[in-house]
Parts: sequence; structure tokens; C-alpha cells
Amino acid sequence: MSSLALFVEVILPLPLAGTFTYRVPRNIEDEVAIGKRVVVQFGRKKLYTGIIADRHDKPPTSYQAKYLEELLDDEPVVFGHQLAFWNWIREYYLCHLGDAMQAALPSGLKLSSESRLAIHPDYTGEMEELEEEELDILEALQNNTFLTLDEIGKLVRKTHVHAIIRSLVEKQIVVQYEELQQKFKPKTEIIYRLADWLEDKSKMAEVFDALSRAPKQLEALMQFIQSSKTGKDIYTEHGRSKGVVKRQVLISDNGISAAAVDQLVKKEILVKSELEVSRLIDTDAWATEDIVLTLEQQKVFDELNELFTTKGAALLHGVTSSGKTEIYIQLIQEHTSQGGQVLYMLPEIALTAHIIQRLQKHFGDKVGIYHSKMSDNERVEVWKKQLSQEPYDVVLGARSSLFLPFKKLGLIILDEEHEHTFKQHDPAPRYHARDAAAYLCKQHEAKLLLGSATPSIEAYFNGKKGRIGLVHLTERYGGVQLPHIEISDLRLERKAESMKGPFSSQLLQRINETLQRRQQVIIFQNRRGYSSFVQCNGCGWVPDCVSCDISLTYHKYSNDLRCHYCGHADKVPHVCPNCQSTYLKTKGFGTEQVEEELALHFPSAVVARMDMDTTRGKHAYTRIISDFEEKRIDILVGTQMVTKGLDFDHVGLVGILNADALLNYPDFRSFERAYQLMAQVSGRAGRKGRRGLVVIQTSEPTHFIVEQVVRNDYQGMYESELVQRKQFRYPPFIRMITITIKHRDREKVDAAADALAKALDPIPDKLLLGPEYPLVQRIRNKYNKQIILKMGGANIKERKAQIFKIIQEVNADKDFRSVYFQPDVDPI
DNA sequence: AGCACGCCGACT
DNA sequence: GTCGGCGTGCTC
Repeated sequence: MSSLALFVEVILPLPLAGTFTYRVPRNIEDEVAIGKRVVVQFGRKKLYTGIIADRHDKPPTSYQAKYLEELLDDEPVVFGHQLAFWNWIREYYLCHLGDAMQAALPSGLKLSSESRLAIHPDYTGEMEELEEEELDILEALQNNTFLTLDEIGKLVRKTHVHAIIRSLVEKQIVVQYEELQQKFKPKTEIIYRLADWLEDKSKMAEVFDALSRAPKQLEALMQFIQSSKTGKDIYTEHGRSKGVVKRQVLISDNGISAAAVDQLVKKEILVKSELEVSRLIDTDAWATEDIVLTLEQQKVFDELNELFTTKGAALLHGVTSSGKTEIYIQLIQEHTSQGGQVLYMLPEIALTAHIIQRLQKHFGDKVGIYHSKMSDNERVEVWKKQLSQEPYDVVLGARSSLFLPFKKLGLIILDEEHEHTFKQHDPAPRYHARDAAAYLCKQHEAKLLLGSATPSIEAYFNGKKGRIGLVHLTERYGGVQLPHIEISDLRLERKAESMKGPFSSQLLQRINETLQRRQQVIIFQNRRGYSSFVQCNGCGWVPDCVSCDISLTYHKYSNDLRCHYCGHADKVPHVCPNCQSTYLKTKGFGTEQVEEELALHFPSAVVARMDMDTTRGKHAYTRIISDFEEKRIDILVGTQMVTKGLDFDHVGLVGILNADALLNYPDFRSFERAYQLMAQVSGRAGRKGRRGLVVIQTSEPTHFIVEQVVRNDYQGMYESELVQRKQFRYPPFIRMITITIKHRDREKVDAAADALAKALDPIPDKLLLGPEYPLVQRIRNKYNKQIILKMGGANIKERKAQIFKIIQEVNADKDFRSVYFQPDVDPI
């Protein structure tokens, strides 16, 4: 027996470097293990949930380690390989381990501490001379066992809370303590089963006799027996339970009185218990449906399998609606039957009921769903299920599903690979699901399949170079033809003065024809709101946001001006504050105005709009989709949202209102993105039976990207883009890191950015651009400046680590302590 | 991140 | 004179 003290390294969900060393109390030494959660005190009183990353017996030399407060788990909730994954994220994306932990764990697995106030145990009730506010608090405390700081804040003036608490604590009237809240509450249901002694048939008869004078109870018992035989089995984490009936089924569904049931329990005929039930399992009919692949699909399937014998990853380039999903399902079937787990990833927005049902049809209760719109409790349940002895074989999830605990990952499918929503933007870690998935697959020796009709340049480049496999699927499923694409030349239309608001006469005519044929129309306009901005006709004044350097967008529906960067809303001015003119005009078209004008042009058609403003609510998105699917909507106007993998069957026409806006975006990816958007939205046109039509409105009809879209020439786009990327040194030829510097003082940002640029000077083999103000200089009252680093060659890993260290050092300088430095690796 | 400590302006 | 603003330092 060693007498050395035991220490653990704990990861805390904070943006701080490294892990923290805690001492393990003797009594739990044996139970401490990597991946288990602990509660620790960090700072004077704050409590956090941390994850044990390591255990050792080396006491820290420069400080005294605190003891662990509590060990939360019997079994680890995070596997060792996941910690390695977090570490990779940290290293690759230049963030802290705590950031990775924060992104990885559903918040239900993290405990949060909240300060509470209670009456001091020795307090005698003397009122001394208390302030009015102190008396208010005391009174509230006498009615409640405790109050949180938030609640106290409501009782007294906001700014006053700390002072008043301190005073009460000093007078020994109250005590302050930290309480951890277990956020995750398992869902329980009350269930009934027959008492054991009733298994004897004769006893049962006696019971029936005895109940003859209690008709309600007899009815309840009969219903119970009926339900326990015919009702659906109840699924729990532990499998099926037979012969039990849920209280809800017995009482609410079958109209049995609760009193009668309670009496049966009292007479020990029924036994009542609580059961932890899973929220996740929907036992509605699963019918396994066999998939018959077309010849081409089968060929692709075989090719992929062949490729996977030598390569770890492959890109499936398949035109829109070429039936990639069928191939995926076949691959999933193959992998799961070999005992491997499969992760099927989609952008959040494409995780519709449609695809979920489709997968459940094939894999039934073997499929788990995981995405950010689920409740936290549901996410914790999926997490725990994956830790259990019977994890889901297949998980269908968004970006964050990469962090789930997998025991035996065999395959990751990442569909719609080009989607930029796979990259996390705001809180660190700013990771890309595609690249993180590639790491995960290497780690698990699993296969990675990327799928897209319009692959990212990076993925296609890797495919062409042979770094990953590349397979093409060129036929549309069911022999549906690719749409015919017409260009509507806005210059000619303007010259002929035939434009009607945002529509060319050509587009209006096509819409009319399509509606006549009783087919649906999708109009794509990548700008929400009513108009782009408002402008004074007298002096040219444009209202802009008070906290961002950007003009405000007019929203007619809410009748206000809104900032699309920070959400700030302003009233619409009636008089120009600059020249007092009352003639204010709206400029440019947003989806709101497009919707309105379409309704005027086609009064008998039902027009709907799908953008961030109309899909706020939880079910709004699904409702619009199903309304459209079921033809309750004739014309759907929308932003990017309408491009995302929706499968509609009756769309005859897709109109792209303003291709110019897509092409003129000042960004090295703008052509790639413009092509992807136009090709994807075009892919919504034409399904069974009839060839679809697309109308693209542009003032640059001969722009090569427009022509490539018309010819469905992805290859051409790729090649022309690659030439540009090489010449101007952009990915995939070099790697990029941007560092955004933010502060509310402009001078501070300038000084910090210059200091950082200077400090980065010694990094070898790099190109440093900037510091420069980005397109929008000020957002949410913070000035922004950007440094772009382009790097090639070897040792990228080491140089990145060096860069991160330099950022930390500059940030530690006391002049720049309050400045926010935000590194973004492989920005999009 | 969150929190305490500490040093300068507008008020009971 | 005090309250409370937020710059600065520190957390195992």
C-alpha cells in the first residue's frame, strides 16, 4: 500500500489553458478514473463540474492543491479516446481544452453552481435596526428555505445586491452557500403491474368475486388486464418490460378513475412503481423496407467498398436527387451488420422529419437522433445510451454529434459536405465537422464518406489528388432530367423598362405558366427583410445601426428597421434628420417585399416566405415545409434555406432573383459559394415526370460562373476556381488562419492588432495580411480588425502552436488584457 | 469565464 | 465623506 497522496488533472469548462490539479480524498481514491466527472471548487467559492483527464501522485510544487469536492459518476461518461479528440480540437483549432469540453458535453452533464442565501442557523429573530430592503429579504427567506441571487436581485435594486448581502452576512442573519443543480432529470412514468400472488389462477377468480360490489374497480382491473396484453410494450434503457401498463394509458386513455386504480393498489392487487423511461424511443410502426439500388447506384456502392479497402475516406459527388441516400442506407446496413456503429451527419437544417423517418424505417430503434434543437434532457439520454451496453448502432446528427461517445465507430457519412454550417462560428472551438470527422475516423480506423452535389473545392481537390477516393453519380434518380436553365438579362430588361419591381417580364411570364400547369414555384432571394436599406431622396442619408457600422434593413411586417448583425431595432423615421426631407425611399428587395409583390402579381396564388424571420418558432420550419409538400403553398419565397436538401415533388420553376449579389461578394470563396447556391436551388426544380425550369436574373449573363451553372459544369467551376486559388494563394494550396481583434475602443484595437502583427513576425514561412478593418468595422459596439495568416509547407502544427502562444502573450500584456483575440483556423 | 480587490468620480 | 464605476490579477 502506497501512502502517496493521489492527484488528478481536471478539465474545467473554462477558456483557460491547461488542466487543474486537485487532490483526491483518501476514501474515493479507488473510484477515481479518467473520464469521470468531479465537482471542484475553483476560485474562492465557485463550483464547477470537471472531467478527470489523468491521475498521478506528483503534488504541485508552487501551490497547494485543493481537494475534490465530489465524484459524480460510477462509470466514466467520457471515453479516453474522446479526450484525445478534444485535445486534437484544441491543438488544431487554437483554443483551450475547456472550450472543447464545453462544446462536447450536453449541458445536462455539467452541473452549474448558483449562489443561494438562507437564514443563519443561529439567527434568533431579533430585528435590530434593519433597512427596509433587508427586512424584505428576511421576510422572503422566512417563507422560502432559500433564495438565489437572481431572486434577491428582484427584491432589491439591481446594483445593490452585493452590499446588502454582505451586510446581512456580517450581522449573522443569513448565510450564503453554493448549490449545485443536477440539471438532468430522468423522465419517469408511473406504471402498474399485477401483484405476484395473483399469478395463481384461483386467487384471481377470488379477486373478481371480491370486486363484484365495486364495479369501478372491477372495470379498472379488467381494463388493466386488457391493456397489459394488447398494449405496446414499454421500452426502457434496459429493454422491454412485459405486462405493465402506464398510469397515463390506464387512466387518461381509457377513462378509468384514478380513485379506483388507487384502491386496487391499496388492496395489493396492482403494484405501483416508477420507471425511468426514455424520451427517445418512439415505438410507432417500423417496417423494414428493402432497398433496390439502380444499376448506377449499385456500381457506385461497389466502387466505394472497393475504395474503402485502400483508403480511409471518399467523396461521393452525386448530382442533386441522384439517390445518394439509398447508397448511404445500404452502406449503413453493411457496417452495422458487421457490428460497427455509424454516424450519419447532416447540416442542422436538413435534419427533417422526412430523413429521420426514412432512417427509422430501416433501422427502427437502432437509430438515435442528436442535434441542437433537441431538449437538453433528450441529448443527455442519447449520450447515456451510447455509454450503455446497448448503444445505438446508427446516430443521425448535426455537427455536435461528433462528440458523442462511440464504442466502435465504423463509418461516418457526412452529407451535404459543402455546407458552411458544418463549421462552428461563434464560440470556440471553431471547428469544421468535416475535418474533425476525418480525425475521428483515423482515430477509430473508421471510414469517412463525404457526399455532395456541389463539393467544396477542398474536398474535390483531395479527391482529385487521390488523397481520398472520388466517386461520381451522374444520373438523377428515376430518370428525372436536370432542369433547363434560362438566363434573364437584367440589363436588357431595364433598358426596355420591362422590370416589374424585382422581377423581369421573363420571370413573371414563367411563373404564370408554371402556376397554370398547377406546379409550384420557388423564388430565391438571399436577403431577408423588406428592403436592403432606406435612403433619403433629398440628401442620400441612410439610417444605420447605433452599435454596428452597417445600414439598417427595413422590415415591413414589424414596421421597423433592424440590424442583421446585432438584432437592434429602430423606428422608421418619417423625416430625414439630416435635411428634414420627408421623402424617404426603400432601396433593394428583401424576401418580405418579394413575397408582397408576388401576391399582387398573382392574387389567386398562395405565397409564403421561408427565412430566419418566419422560421423562428420551434415548429414553424416544419410547418412551412409540410405546407409546401402538400401543395398548400403555390409560391415559396426564401433565402438560403430553400436550397438545403429539401425534396419537393411538384416544383416546376425556380427563380433566382439576383445572381449579381452572390457574385459580387468580396470573399475568395464567393464564386464557389455562388455556384453551390445556384446549383443547389436549381436542383429543387423538376421531379417525377417533368423537366424543371430555372430562371436566373443577372446583369452579367456572360459571367463564367453563371455559364457554368447553366451547363451544370461543376468540373469547369472547379478548374477555373483552382487556377485563381493557386495564383492568389488561397486554400487548398495554403492554409489560412484569421485572427480577429475586438474592443470597444478603436485605438485599442489598432494598437493591439499592430502589436500582434509585430509579435507574429518571427513565424517562418507565412504571409501576413493586415491588420485591416473587415467589411463591417464595428459590430455590437466593438471595433473589429483582422489579421490573415497564410501558411504553406511543413511543420504547420508547430507554427500554429507558436502562433497561439504569441496570441496569449500579447493578450497577457496589461495594455491588451481587455482586448478580445479570436483565432479562426480554416475560416469560411 | 467569474470574482475580488482596489483606486477614482457623483451623490445620500 | 460613501457608493459604485470598471481596470487588474488570479484561479489548481
